[in-house]
Amino acid sequence: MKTTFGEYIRLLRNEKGLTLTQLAAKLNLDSANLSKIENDKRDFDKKRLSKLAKIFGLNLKELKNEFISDQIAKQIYETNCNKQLLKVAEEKAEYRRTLNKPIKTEKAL
Amino acid sequence: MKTTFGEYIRLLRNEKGLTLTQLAAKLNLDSANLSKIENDKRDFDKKRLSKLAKIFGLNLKELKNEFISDQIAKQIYETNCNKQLLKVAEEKAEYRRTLNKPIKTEKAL
DNA sequence: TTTAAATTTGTCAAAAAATGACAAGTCTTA
DNA sequence: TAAGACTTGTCATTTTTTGACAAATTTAAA
Repeated sequence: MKTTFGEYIRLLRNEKGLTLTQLAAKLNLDSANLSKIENDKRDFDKKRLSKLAKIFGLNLKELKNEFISDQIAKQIYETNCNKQLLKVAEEKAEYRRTLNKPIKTEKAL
Repeated sequence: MKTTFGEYIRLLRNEKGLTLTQLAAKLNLDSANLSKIENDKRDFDKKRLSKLAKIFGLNLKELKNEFISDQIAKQIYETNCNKQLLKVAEEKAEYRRTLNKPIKTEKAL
């Protein structure tokens, strides 16, 4: 999915022929705010992902992945992180993982 | 640099033989909070990057890159984003860039 | 050991950022 | 030109982050 999460929601909404007001009601939020979300002026609230999945009959795990990749994309974009730096970030993330998986041979206390 | 930003600061500080209190004073923050930063229990405040660069005679741009890659690494780690998903995120970031660079052939208003 | 400095941890008020809500605006389109 | 759909601006509320201080705990020298 090569769109922002906001664009994606708009896409889904239009497919179903719903208005902002209608979808906003289902999501329990204001239509004005949903508009901002679709236009990437606000973030979609993670807490509503499962609701969103239900409304459109989507797989929640996949939807969460869409959400996560969008969030990271946003940060990459906003920080102007280039490919090389992203590579470094990836390594650092890997390093963080090792920090929480202490070596098995050492006895935990 | 394959460490967290907190570990990196600690490294720099120890190289210079400074105590938490001494460095914290230079950075204009509490030694207890600097401790948390070094132990990755809090984030280093972006606003202090230039101060940090000066204190240790570092290139600001490189330091910022360390910071950015650490921030992204943190998000990758926390969201459990795997390589494949990261690839998607990268594409989405690329897509976001295109959104702000409208096609040249179209006349801007 | 004792002690003093260094570091860590917990807590909480203040500052900053995100969110919800509503009013008022613009843009369709019938 | 009227109604519905959408957008934008603002602001109070909520949530998150930060700064500060007190109270541990750890470390290292004597």
